[in-house]
This record gives sequence, C-alpha cells and structure tokens, in this order.
Amino acid sequence: MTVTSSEPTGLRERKKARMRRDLIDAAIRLFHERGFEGTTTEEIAAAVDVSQRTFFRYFASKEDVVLEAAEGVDQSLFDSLRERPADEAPFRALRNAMRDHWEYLEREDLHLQGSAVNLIARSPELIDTNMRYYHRRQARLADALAERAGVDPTTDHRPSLVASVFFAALSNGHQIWCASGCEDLGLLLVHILEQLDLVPQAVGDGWGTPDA
Amino acid sequence: MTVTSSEPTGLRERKKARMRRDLIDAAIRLFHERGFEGTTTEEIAAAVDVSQRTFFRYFASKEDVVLEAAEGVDQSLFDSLRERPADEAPFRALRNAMRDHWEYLEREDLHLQGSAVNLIARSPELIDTNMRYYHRRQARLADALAERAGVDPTTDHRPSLVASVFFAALSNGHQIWCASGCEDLGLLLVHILEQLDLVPQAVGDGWGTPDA
DNA sequence: AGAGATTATGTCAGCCGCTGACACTTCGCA
DNA sequence: TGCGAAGTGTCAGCGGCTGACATAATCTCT
Repeated sequence: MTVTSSEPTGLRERKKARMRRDLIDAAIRLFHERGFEGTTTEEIAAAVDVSQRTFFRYFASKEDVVLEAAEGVDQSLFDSLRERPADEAPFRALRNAMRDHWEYLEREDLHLQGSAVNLIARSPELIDTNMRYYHRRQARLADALAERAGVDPTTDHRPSLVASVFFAALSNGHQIWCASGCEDLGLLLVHILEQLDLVPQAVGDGWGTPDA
Repeated sequence: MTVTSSEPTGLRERKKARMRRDLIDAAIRLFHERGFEGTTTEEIAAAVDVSQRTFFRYFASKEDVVLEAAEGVDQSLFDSLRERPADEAPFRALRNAMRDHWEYLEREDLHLQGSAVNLIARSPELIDTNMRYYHRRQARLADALAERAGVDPTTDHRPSLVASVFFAALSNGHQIWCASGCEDLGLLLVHILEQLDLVPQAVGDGWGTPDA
C-alpha cells in the first residue's frame, strides 16, 4: 500500500489503463513519424492490434489523444503551483511554477510526457488543436488557482482570467520559439518566461521593454 | 467612380463576391435555425442552389464561414483602434476601441455582422471553433497594433503579446456572459470591458478586485 | 461578333473521422 | 459454475473534405 494505493484493483481496470497508455504511446510515436494529419486512426489502432472502433471508445477524437498527453503535463504544472509559497501573487506564482515544472520535466521523465511536450511543441498543425483545448486546460488551471487562493471559481472569475492570460502568454512564447526554428527545447522555456514577464508592462501604461 | 472605385470590375468578380456573400448569409441563417453541427455543408450549398463542391471552393471548411464573419467584425474593431488617440497605451487603446466598436455595431449594422456576432456569441460549439482561429485573428490584431505603434511585428513581439492577452480577456468575458444565460447582448460588452480592466491588477502583485 | 484561352461549376468517386447497432468474447462475482 | 456486466470486433453509414474530369460560363483579342 505504498504507491499501489491508487492502482486499479481488478484485471479489467488494469487492462483498460494499459490499453489507454498503449494507444497514447503508439499515437504519439506515429504522429512523430508521419505527422498528425498523416496518421490515420486506423493506423494507430492497428499499431496496438485493436479495431478503429476501440480507439474511439477510449478517445472521443484523434485530437483527444494529444490533449490527454497535454493534461498529463499540466497536472505536473499544477503540482508545482501548489508548492509555491502562499503569499506569492497568483500570476507570479504561476510563472515560477512554470519554471519549476520545466526543471522537473527535464530531470524526471522526458520519456513519456516529455515527448508529448516535444510533439505538441513542434507540430504546427497541433498548435491549433492545442488552442482548441485551451478552454479545457484553462478551466483546470483556473480551478487550481482558485483552490490556491481559497475562492470559489464559479462566482469569482479572477482565477479564470489569470489562467487565460497565462495561456495567452504561453502560446505567444511558443509561437516565438517556433518562429525561431523550434530547435532547442530549453530555449522554449526562456521565451515563455520572457513573455510572461512582459505581460504586466504590456497591459499597463507602457509597452513592455522600451526601444530606448 | 464615387464608391465603386473598390468594386470589382468584371462580371465574374461580382458574381464571385455575390456567391460568397450568399453562402455566408445562408450558412449563418441555417446555423441559427439548426445549429452549427446540425447544418450540413450540402444544406448550405443547396440553400444557394450550388453543389457542395462549390461551397468548398469558396471556403476551406465549414468553420471557415464563421471565421469569415468574425473577421468582418474584427475589421471594424481595427478601424476603431486606428481612431484612438496615438498617445493612448496599446492595451488601453484596445479596450476603448472595443467599446467604440461595439457602439458602432449597435448603431450601424446589426443586420449582417451583428447577426454573425450574435451567432458566434451564442453557440457554445462555435466557441471552440472560434478559439481555433484566435491565432489568425490575433495575428491580424498584432499587425494592427504594430502599425499603430510603428514597430515591426516580425521582430517585435509585444504587439502579438498584447493581442493574445486581449483575446484572452475577451474570451473570458464571453464565457462569463454565456454562463449567465447569454441573454442581453449589451451585457456582453460590460463583461468584456470588466475583464479587460481587471487584467492589469490580475497579473500584478494583487489579485484584481480585492474581496474586502 | 466569334474563336480560343481562362475560370467557375457539377458530377463522381473516394478517403478519413466518427457513430450506432448488434453479436461475441472476456471478466467479475456470487 | 453460471450469470450479469463490461470490452471488443464487425458492419453499415453519415458528413466533412478533396482530386479528377467534363461542361458551361466569362473574358480577351481580333
């Protein structure tokens, strides 16, 4: 009962979880090899020796597989957020959590989720897809922020606002990174942090880093 | 040669523009009646007495029709932005342009673009779609901001950041409005402006409007 | 005005994402 | 061991979307 406390009990549950993971792994791998559009759901299913129908019993859509991976990454970000000192202002805490979270990713497991980040980051077609799911990711982040601040996210809309602005800056940093070749993954964090740090001045009376 | 200076010269051009408009109009109307998902591209095409294939020669996708309408609205926002005093800070100018733009919409033509706004605003399924195109809309807005500030949008990323944060707040205001029933369209502006005004404090050391 | 080049349209066939329905197998539990 | 529940495969089908080809409409030039 050490780590296995959250493990599924029955064989059925384990099989299901395994299938889910297998499908995600196969999908991510195929997406890498042939691109997102260049991979059919049948191919993904075939790679795990199941029918296409089964694939769609596990995922609502092809895009969903990617989202699934993204949410895994987000979860780790939320963990980092929880560990930030409570007196840190929300947006700043989020920024620092992002930094911590990144360091964690680089240290621990670039295998599973890291490759997902990698994939999402590098394929332009998935950026739009990702965008589409910002709503969902944003909602989760808003909940995390609300929990941290001890407010009710259904009546207090500030967490949601911070979350959406955060993703906006994130997406922007990502775009900049892509525009500059999508090479060094470490550089991605630099761009993201830069954009996050620019936000306060950009929405203020100034314009961010002045030209002079 | 008064207003017709920008009008297409040939019959062909005029027909094409007309077809485009007819398709948009029919689509928007059908979307209203049966919803976005509930309307097939064949039905849209049939409503204008053309083949489905022709529809897809005018629009890359079904979603594209909606985007087209949205861009029309954005264009009017950009016009309002250009008319803001030059010494106004970018984000503030954008906020005020939004207000001006809205008033303009309410005065002038709620017929065409207004119904597009209405449609996009009211159908939850289109919010995701809309999200997907925020990239494109954001890029245009960034260009408008860059032009206003006299900077190069390809090297200076601040306009893009302001644009994305703007859309983030916009989307947030929209969500709040939807959550509260999607009734009064005028209320939508109130929510949007509220969210826009909250941004500076939300990303600062505070938390926006304090509880006390 | 008429011939020839361009361009728009219709038709057809087909891929792919996605879904409902039904039969069959596998697993859980008594 | 046997029964209900849950997972899977198969099949048929819809709808978005595209390429290819033939036809019809427009443009251009003489």
